[in-house]
Amino acid sequence: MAESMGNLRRTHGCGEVTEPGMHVVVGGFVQYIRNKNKVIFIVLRDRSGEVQLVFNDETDRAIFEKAASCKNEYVLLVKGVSVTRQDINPEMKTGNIEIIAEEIRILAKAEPVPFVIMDDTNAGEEQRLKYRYLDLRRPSLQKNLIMRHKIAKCAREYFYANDFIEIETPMMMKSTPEGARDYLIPSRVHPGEFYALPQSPQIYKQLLMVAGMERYIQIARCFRDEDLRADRQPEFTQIDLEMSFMDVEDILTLTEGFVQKLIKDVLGQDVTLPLPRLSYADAMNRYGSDKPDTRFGMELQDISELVRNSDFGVFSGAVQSGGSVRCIVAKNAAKILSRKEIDKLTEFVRGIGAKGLAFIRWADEKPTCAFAKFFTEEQMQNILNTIHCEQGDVALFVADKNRIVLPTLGALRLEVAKKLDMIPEDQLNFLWITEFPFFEWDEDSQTWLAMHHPFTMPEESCMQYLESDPGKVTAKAYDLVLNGIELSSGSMRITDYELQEKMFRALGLTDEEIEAKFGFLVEAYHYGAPPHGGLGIGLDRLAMLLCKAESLRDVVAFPKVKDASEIMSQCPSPIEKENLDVLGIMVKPKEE
RNA sequence: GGCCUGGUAGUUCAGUUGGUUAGAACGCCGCCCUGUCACGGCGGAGGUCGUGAGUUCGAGUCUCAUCCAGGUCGCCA
Repeated sequence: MAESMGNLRRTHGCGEVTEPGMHVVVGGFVQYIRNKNKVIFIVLRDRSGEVQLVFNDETDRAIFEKAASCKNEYVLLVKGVSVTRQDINPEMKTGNIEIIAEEIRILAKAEPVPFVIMDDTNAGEEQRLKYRYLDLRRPSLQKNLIMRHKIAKCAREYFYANDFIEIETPMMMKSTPEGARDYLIPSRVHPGEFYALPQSPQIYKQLLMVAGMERYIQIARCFRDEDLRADRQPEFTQIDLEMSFMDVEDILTLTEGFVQKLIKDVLGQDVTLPLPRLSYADAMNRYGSDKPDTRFGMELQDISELVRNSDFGVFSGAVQSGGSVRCIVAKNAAKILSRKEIDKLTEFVRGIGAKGLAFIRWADEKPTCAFAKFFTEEQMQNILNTIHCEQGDVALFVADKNRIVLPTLGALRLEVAKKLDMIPEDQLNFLWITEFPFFEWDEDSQTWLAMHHPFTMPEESCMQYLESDPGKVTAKAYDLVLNGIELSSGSMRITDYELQEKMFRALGLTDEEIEAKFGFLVEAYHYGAPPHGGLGIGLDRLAMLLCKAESLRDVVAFPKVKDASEIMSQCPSPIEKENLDVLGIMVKPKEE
């Protein structure tokens, strides 16, 4: 039988007992037991850290025997006094002292745990997720969740101080079929009808601006029924913001203030403001990505004009049909990027849609290059000079339409940088991406789609192209990128209902569709709305980056796995037929 | 949905060309040990090799199917 706490209460965290002569009551889990027969050491662990308890022949016999009966992960409450150790343990924060126990209570026994509770546990991901409550006992995960808490706390402090008020928006809302797939909730009262879980509180927060709430914040849970990635969970948390009487500059400045405070508060580091900015077009041309990692160089270079009329059909063909030939140059990489490694990279770019990879590998005196035979020596020299390729370097070329060339080289740039270990881990490179195109041409449906969302305000200067040349229209939208990961995305919203209807029509929506999907929103703007905009900052991704975690799973308390199920509780799970009948839902049997 | 990687003791893994009784470490159980610190020493228990079929005299090992996990592409306004 476990004991009760009685009148004993914790006075200190284990990690807080750092000096001799402290009379304390500590509580926690048994981390290790080292029983030397006549002397027993127990290391006790709680959220604050670890401390060593010692029991020997001066200890009361009953207490000593109780200590001897403990096993790993038992929950103890121990009263005692701290003393200086005979041998200090420099590895341990409280390694200079130990606690001589005067009283011990076994509050809970524990069966052997399936894996050792320690930071460098070698337990596999699946085991750790199945016993997530044990995994979360590990100090590193506790630290991560605390970091997450600090970020949320800092966000509230900063935005509250700037007159934002926190408002909850519904979790059950109207399904808006644009964008990602919705998670749906069946309605019992209206069989065959469904609510959706919010992909984001976008529409509600805009309506809060129409309502005159002026400045809104919510630490909002969002849901998207799409496949998972290491940096993507089906439910995730956003620091969601919307503000009135502000334009792009005001919003960026306010957000930068938060970034600065956050990094100071949680990491103690200084961030220089203003944060760097890059237009979408420059980001694509220089880095082949709208979320470039600027912690290293190796920027894309364009040699289209040098090869436009060459005899090498792959290059000239791409340029003459409106595409381009671009490359990255990996400095001093010829040794690491062997022929075999380059073949792997070729496979890599094929996997993401490029036809192939041309290269110059300059390991020895003369560069090796398969396409050199199509060029004169002078032309080759010109190419090498233009891209600053020297002995020891490897240049990698992709030729195709720009929508293939840019993202391919963007991905290749990251892949090569990882291989060459050229990304400085400790750097935090924030970057605003601005001037996004409003529309994106969709090859499949042969229509223009909104790149952001259809409530995004176009840049005033390009209104004239709305109907004549939609590709030229840029949006008042901005993304915040940190180390190559999109942290935040936001925009100014359309507050003029006539313009909003125009945008919907440019996106190919009929009046009926507009009315059915967004009628209530458009109507709201008939009653006047201050200019407003906002953004959502990905709390999970932010926590992941600030914790230097590899995966979102390391900063989410109870994460989902690849197929969006949760290993521990085994959800989703089947529902009784009677319950489905009430909802008017028939489940199609699995095909054999 | 496609591709890649993996699945062997409670856990993490090794397992040769297909060949006798499938190994190690940690954990677990028992004994010993008065200063350990991821304590140490001695002994022990613990396995349907993910599942199913096939090839073979013989399969952890080869083939096929299937399930599970991870990564990635598609997808993610």
